[in-house]
Amino acid sequence: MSWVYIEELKDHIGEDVEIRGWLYNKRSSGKIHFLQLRDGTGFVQGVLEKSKVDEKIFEDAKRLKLESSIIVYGKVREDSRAPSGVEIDISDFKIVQIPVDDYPIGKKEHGIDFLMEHRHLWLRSKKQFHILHVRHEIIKAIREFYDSRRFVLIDTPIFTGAIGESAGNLFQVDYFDYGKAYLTQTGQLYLEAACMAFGRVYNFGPTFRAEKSKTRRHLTEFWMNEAEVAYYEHEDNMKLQEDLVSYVVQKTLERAEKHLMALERDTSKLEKVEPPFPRISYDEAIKLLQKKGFDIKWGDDIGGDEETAISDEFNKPVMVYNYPRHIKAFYMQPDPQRPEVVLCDDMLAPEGYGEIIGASQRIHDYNLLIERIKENNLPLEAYDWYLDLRKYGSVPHSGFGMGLERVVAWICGLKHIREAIPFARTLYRIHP
RNA sequence: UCCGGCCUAGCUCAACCGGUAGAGCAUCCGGCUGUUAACCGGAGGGUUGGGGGUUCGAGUCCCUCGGCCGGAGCCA
Repeated sequence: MSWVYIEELKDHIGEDVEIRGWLYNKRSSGKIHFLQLRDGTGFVQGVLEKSKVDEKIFEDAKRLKLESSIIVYGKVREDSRAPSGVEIDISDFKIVQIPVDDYPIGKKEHGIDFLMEHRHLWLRSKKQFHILHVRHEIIKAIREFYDSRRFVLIDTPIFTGAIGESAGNLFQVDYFDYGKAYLTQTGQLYLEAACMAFGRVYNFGPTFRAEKSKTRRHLTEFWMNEAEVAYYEHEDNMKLQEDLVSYVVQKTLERAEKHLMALERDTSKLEKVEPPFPRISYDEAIKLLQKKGFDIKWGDDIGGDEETAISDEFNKPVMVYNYPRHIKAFYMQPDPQRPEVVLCDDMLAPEGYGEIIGASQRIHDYNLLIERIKENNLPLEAYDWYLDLRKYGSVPHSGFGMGLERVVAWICGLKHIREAIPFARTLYRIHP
């Protein structure tokens, strides 16, 4: 008898197989047990009939508790009554372990605090199984997209000196004799260095923000994909973003359809995500918001509710571009026609999922960059190597950062970002 | 940091104006040959988050501490 994974059972109909997994639910009557099995690749029901097996086997099944680890032997049978299309007629099974306590996660609903406290076990539940499979496909698609366009992966450091956009939300750690180091909040500056060496580059890794943000869209540790391309200007950059997001959504729809169905995601909304995406300027966005009754004027930043109001106007991600200079980061390139705005864009996901990408063309002029660093009261010394990039063969270049968990939450249709990552780190939770 | 809210059985929740703390699930025992969060009968299970106060009497009102949830600002 050969060991087979549940996802492969359809190719083994009529065969005797072995399944190594766990009991995630059990129903029984006096003469029949229904054992719900999972093995990490899927879920399947095993049927154990009293009349067809030894009395001892049938009696042993009564001892099984939820999340017992068991190896099951039986014949695969096609069954229209089963959601997966197949069932196993169990002939025998071997208990690997009976849980020493009752499994804490029950069949009825639980509160979020309880579930987050049991995240290490909650991962076994069906919804989490589907979400994290979708996440896996999304990550794969992101990497494929860059590979197909011959981008070079440049892993940027996680420990950094005091360099980044703003110092207020950095996590500090002790770093030997050097004193303080910080956990990265963006790899952008390093990617800017790399794009001058490799042309087209991207990174993908964890990012840390010590923001005291307590909302459904924030984590203190999240995964970000950033890209940076030499000789790319604003328009090239926006095109790249919509190509990336479309590719990721379409590939995920193709490969994770059953998971999205299981999550009851309305996939018709995702099917529409293809280039070109609607674009509106910051000026137009302000006018739109004023028309909708928001108390907002030119120069104000656009908050969460306002983002939702804008994205509600469209059935695809929308790119809001060219924000006022004073509400954006120091390194963004001013619009040559209108120096009060910068060449940047935020991509807002539909259905109120908020900002998934922040992007800009970067300043490539040495003197202008120095001016901006001073204007923002940032220490020039900290940017010595970054300024070097403008001294030696500087060219226009552009890039962006995409928040993975927000993309996962959007594609899966989750209410909260904390289920989009295996072990969420939030303001008040670092356990388990 | 600021503004709201919640904390009652292992879990999810109920308990009117302050008057003997209750249900479903889970657990244990029994029943059931096709169950899909299976169902049916029975049983056990509580210092109502900690501390203090008001009251004849507090799950309920007040103070305080703690934990958590939602949101704002900021961001991906």
